[in-house]
Amino acid sequence: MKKVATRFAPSPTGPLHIGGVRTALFNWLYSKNKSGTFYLRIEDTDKERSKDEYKDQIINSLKWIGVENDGDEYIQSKKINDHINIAKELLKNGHAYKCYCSNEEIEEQKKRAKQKKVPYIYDRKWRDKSEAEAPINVKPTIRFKSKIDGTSLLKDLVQGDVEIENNTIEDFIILRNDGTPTYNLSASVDDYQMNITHIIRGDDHKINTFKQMQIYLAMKWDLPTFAHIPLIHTAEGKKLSKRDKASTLDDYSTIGIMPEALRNYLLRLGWSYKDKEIFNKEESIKYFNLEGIGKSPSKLDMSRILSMNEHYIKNMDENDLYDQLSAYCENYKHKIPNEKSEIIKNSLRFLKNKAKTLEDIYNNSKYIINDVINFNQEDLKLIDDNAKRIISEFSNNINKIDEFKRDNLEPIIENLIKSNNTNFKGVGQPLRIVLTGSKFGPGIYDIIISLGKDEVQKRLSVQIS
RNA sequence: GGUCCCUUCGUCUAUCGGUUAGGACACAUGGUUUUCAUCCAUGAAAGAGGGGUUCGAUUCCCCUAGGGACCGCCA
Repeated sequence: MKKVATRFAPSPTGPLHIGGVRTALFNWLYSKNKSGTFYLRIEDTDKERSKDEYKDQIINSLKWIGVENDGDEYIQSKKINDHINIAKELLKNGHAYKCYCSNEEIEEQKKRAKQKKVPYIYDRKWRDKSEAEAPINVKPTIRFKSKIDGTSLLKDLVQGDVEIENNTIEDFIILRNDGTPTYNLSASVDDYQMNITHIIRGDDHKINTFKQMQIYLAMKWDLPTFAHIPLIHTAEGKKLSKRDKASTLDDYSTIGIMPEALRNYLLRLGWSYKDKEIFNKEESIKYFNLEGIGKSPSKLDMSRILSMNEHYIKNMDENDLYDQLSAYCENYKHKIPNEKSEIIKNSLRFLKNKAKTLEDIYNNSKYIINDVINFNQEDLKLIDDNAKRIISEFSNNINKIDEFKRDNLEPIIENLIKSNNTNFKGVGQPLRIVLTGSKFGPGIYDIIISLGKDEVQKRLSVQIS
């Protein structure tokens, strides 16, 4: 058995979206499950549209979610000469031919096909024509001599056996008239030279696979194994595109989705292992297989992404959570001041209870981070004279205690409730508002203890008008 | 239009001929609670339709309907 090698081969012509990330994840998991190799190949042969910024975005996205390629990135444009050589070889051994059709001629054919509502397929005009008839003013393209008779069978690890009539595959161009190779040629040659054993990709590539298989056959190369996975659809049921909002990883990290959570979500989107929902990195490698991939496309569901993220927030180690929060705040909000980091770390215990995202935790911890409180005007109305009296009584009472802990604070609150003939809300709500600026938030004891005596007194003394 | 693929609760899915069709998210209700949450319990919710094959079909086959992908000198 050859050592398993997979690859993810995006073109840097746009930002990588979440569907591509899932394809990369599946390739990576499959290779790691088989103790194999996973390559990243940047297909940058479209010089017009390829951009370094997209290449960087792709590499960073994969890094962020924890999909790591073995070895350096493979840059396809550096291998163009190899591709051209194979084209020449195919030409020499009769599997390809020069096509002297002009651009206009082809366009005309397409237009006519459209009018007649028949599918356009190149008419193979130059397949058997002698080069002696070639026009002198046209630079030829090189076309692959595709099979005309019979059928081809793709034994797909996800889709099963797929059989098509060979005559539906046209004589596709492998070398443009400027001498550069096209996708199907380059991809085949690279996959062969990189010893790729399993090609896992979106099922939008299925037709390409039949073309690429013919190149393999013509070159007498051993075929790799193919697995075409269903695409991810938007909530509307269409193929995910770069134009859709919430399609790149940055869209998710911006709102405080963590890489582990998104990785877990993506893994379970279109793949399952019994009833198991939560997979850490090791488990996902251990259990991943191609059999678990479903055949139907699946829709993106934000509420599930959120709940997965919530699960990871609640269950991960608090030191790790703090590290993620801290990095998140620095990247997307404001850096957590050094003097506040300990308090926040210690408060994660309760801050995380009401958070689905890192952004939620950040919002919940604003009362700690910000020294000056922005009061909500509606909430402020709840601070009437009675409330002000309670606040001031509370302030006097806590002056008498040294250590802020629940055992010390509880009697004070209880007494205030009794002496003012009110309930917990009557005391807790004014305190919460004056200490945090909001009616909602952590438990009142958590707030008081996290802020500490000095800060609490400072905030209680602020004049509410 | 041609080729290919798909079809189980709203969503992601389990089932590999015999189940009260299971789980998770979301939703609803109730309970706990110190606001908001968390947490716990309960509930509602599905085999696209029609034919076969079979003692028995969600499961196998065919047809119909619906959805999707591809149809570039892009990748």
